[in-house]
Amino acid sequence: MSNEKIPSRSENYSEWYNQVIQRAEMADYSPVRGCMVVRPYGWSLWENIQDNLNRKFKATGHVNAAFPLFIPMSFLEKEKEHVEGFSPELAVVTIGGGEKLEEPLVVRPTSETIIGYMYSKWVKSYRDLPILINQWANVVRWEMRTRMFLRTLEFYWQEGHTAHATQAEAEEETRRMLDIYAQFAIEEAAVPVIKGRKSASEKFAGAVNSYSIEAMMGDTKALQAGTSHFLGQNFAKAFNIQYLDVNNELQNCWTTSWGLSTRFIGAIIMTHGDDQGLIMPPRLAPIQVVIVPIFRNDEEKSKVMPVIDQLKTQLSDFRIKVDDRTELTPGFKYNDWEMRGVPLRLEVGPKDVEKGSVMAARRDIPGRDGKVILPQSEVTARVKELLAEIQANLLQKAIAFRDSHIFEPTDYEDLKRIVAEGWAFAWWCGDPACEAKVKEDTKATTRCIPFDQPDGHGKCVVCGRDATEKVYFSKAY
RNA sequence: CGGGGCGUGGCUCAGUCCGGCUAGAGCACUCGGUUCGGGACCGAGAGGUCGGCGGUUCAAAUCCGCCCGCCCCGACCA
Repeated sequence: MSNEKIPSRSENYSEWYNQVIQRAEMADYSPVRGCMVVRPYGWSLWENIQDNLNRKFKATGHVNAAFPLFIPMSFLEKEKEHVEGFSPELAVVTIGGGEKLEEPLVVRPTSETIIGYMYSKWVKSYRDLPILINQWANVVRWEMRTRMFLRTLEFYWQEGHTAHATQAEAEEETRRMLDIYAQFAIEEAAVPVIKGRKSASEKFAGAVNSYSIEAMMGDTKALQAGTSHFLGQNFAKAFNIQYLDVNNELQNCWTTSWGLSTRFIGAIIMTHGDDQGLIMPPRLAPIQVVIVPIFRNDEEKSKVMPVIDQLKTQLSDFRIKVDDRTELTPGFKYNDWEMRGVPLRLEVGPKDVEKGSVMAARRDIPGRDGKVILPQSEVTARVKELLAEIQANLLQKAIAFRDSHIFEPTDYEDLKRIVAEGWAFAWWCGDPACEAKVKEDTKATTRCIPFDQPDGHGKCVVCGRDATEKVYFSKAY
């Protein structure tokens, strides 16, 4: 806790981000460079994300399991693109129990290889397919530059790994999971996202095709909020994931993988946060309603607290917190909970006791404009409505912000200007050289080739050749 | 790994150039009192081997050497 102001987003966006996380007690720096400690408030948000996704995964036939943290180095080497993509960022264990290991063990950067190995043991017949497993795990990628939640050496995520008999079925699965991510982002987190395909240079190491949901942060940079990969038969061939089909012929499986990480917490912070701090989307908020009692002496306290207790009972369906800290003034508490992003605050003081009212303050509308007086008798229904309104409003605001920062460049010079302050939606011929030139000139990369495409065709914004697809160019996290 | 910056109570920093007296401030923390509807105030208190090791000196946070760590900027990335 601190009573000092944080830097505004316009002054210094990354400093705003760092301080909000610390002040809201989402996470703290660890003694190990590049790692983070997720504090209870941050973890609670993650648990809500987990619960939500787990429900969606299970509803589509997936089951959870757990695979080992350590992977034999030789496994990584079995898929050429995969090892090339990941080897620069591997953490490798070479000593165990004081003895040098015969074969180094990689701390998993992702689990396609070890899961592929297991699938090859488990899959014999087409009757064993599909196999639809998810795991919640921590993974390690040795990054050069780290940011809380966005890029740390160790992070938490879920990784789904599926194996199918046919290409069509695997491709369908890849798209189904991307849809689930998009639905989750939009409906639960109020984070608007664009679904699309990754360019060859941006796709997962070892995938045939990668798909992502892309979100725009408050500084207009893009953030890949979730990915789903169609792996073709690449891993099936590398790990002999084979089955006998109805004709008793040996076939390679088709596999997919898909993941969403604690990075998504960064997306929530940077999509909704304002200069007062975090704003949690009600459906995922660790605390949906905070109740601040107001009294000056024991007499007032004895009148106020029974009302608070009654509210607690009325609101038991919501995630609520009564801030009964005695050493702090109400004003301090308001600011404190605003920093933490609690969507709705209820204030109950002597005047409310008299009038049978409760003061409600919406986090998404700052100051007096966001305050409404509720009759105590209607609190349950009104809180429900207000939370729904806040959820909807956050999404609308985020969509409006994003759409007002997407531009269609008329030419290459225009594109250069645009990516300094937003996303450029432009025709692209598909040549990696054009993509590389944009990156070289502007640091912006292709984010995704959206599924939603305009009709017709145009000229590549870089080279002027014919182009049949439009792509988003943007700076990214 | 290249360029730049920084290491002093929990946090932000002053002091370092030009060595010297008891190592300071603000915030946070503890206790007491007054406060409490938008970041309260007064008083008392606790808390530091000045990143580490070595050197120079009567004397080192301050000068010298080596090492360690962190942050920012570049080459890689969910």
